Amino acid sequence: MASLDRSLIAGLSVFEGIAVADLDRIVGQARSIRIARGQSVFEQEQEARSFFLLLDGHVRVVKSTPAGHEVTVRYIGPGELMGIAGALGRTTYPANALAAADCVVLAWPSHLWPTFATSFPSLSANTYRMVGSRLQDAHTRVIEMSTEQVEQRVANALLKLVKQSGKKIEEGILIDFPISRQDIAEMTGTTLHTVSRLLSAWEDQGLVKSGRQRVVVVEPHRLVVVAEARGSKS
Amino acid sequence: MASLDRSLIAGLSVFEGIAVADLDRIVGQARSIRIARGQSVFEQEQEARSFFLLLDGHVRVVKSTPAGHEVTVRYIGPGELMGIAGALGRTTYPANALAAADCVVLAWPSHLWPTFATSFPSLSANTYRMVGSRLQDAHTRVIEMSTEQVEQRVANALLKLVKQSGKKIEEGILIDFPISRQDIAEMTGTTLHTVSRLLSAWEDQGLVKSGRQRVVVVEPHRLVVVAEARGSKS
DNA sequence: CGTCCATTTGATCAGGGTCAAGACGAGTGG
DNA sequence: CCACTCGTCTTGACCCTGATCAAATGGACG
Repeated sequence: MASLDRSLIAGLSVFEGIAVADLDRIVGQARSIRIARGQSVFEQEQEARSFFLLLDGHVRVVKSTPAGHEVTVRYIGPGELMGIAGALGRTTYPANALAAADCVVLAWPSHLWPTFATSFPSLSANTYRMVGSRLQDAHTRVIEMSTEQVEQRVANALLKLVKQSGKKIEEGILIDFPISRQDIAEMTGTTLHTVSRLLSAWEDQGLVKSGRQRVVVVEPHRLVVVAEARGSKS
Repeated sequence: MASLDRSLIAGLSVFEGIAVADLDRIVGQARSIRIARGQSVFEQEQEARSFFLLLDGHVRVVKSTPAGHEVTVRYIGPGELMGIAGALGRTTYPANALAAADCVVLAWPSHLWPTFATSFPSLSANTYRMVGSRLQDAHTRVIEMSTEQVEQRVANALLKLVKQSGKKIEEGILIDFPISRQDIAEMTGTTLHTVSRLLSAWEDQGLVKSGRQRVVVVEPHRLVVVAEARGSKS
């Protein structure tokens, strides 16, 4: 099993610049876990015992508000780290992580992070680069929410998902895990009703094809146009 | 001057756990800069030559969209780091930083960061803790934008500013730097008109007192109530 | 004193949330 | 194999929040 894992892992951007021997030492301390669709990887407010690397599947990171709303913070794809609360000086996880599809993850005890960070500077640098890009993403989200209409936000969300997890099929590009109207609504700060209406309209125009927990983008090009419209105001 | 700086700096949370001798070595490599109100500290897309510590004043961090909108990402107060693109693997600044009031900052060349990070692990840990809390803030912003009404968002924004930069005066708590309706609108994703109406309404109710680029929160307690209203939905 | 900018306030209107009802599809148990 | 049930999705009708348009007022500063 370890050998199989190692071959999968060697190419990941998190481990760029790390010597093979070191990689073995790192991976050797992880345990590999299978998580079924719908199960949680970790939960908000829970003590952050471990951090994770997603090897296969997709994870939805959700924050719940006291008022009972749920907001999807991001989707994690294969090769990404998650639950790295420890690296950011937190002792608890900031959100829930739900398996959107069956997943395989590697888990390390959180207390290993400080050692890893000092022993493997590249790992540390790669990780913080990833944190930086997540901070960027979050700010981009804020900007979108502040300046764009719902239609643009939903279009952008689909394009982001396509970029991150798109899989070419004959009809177009499939978002490669089950995703409902409700899920998309939680990513874009709207309601499932509005998402449904938009997808229906786009389907009529031939931009997308969608069904139960399934979205295929047929014409990404034209969807980009939709995503960029309206925002003019100069 | 160095001695003056050092006494100011010793207590800052960024430097917690750092030996005095080390502190000298760190601060010794910075140059101190004065920046007048309205001037920029660094600019979006610019090459990140330096990172900064704000000693005095307030800095508004703004992102501009291609469409010409401006969104205020955050306000930086005394004691906070900014422009730490390098620590996050970026080579350019992600936003504009404008002095909201006259400022004094320390600036280090970006290339010093890697050395600092390895030589002073506490500095690194403190910095990434701060990055973590900014990531949190950004996610909180997204959640607020997704689930709250404008009124709650503006109330929350004021409370945040009060917490961060509030100064007690006889009438209540003053937000201790010039801030316009437009600025508040850019923080909350609304228009200056709506902010003006809200402040007027709150002034009638005795919650706040405000004037030209000046806001005093008279009854924080009741403002908290406003901030938490509406969001019910079980 | 005049000009510029921040602010106020009114009137209008539409984007999209809410309420309501049904249709469709998938899995389950008989 | 079929009926049933539950969850997802669709679609219509209505209405409210807050953006937009428009204009006036009031300080601050040269």
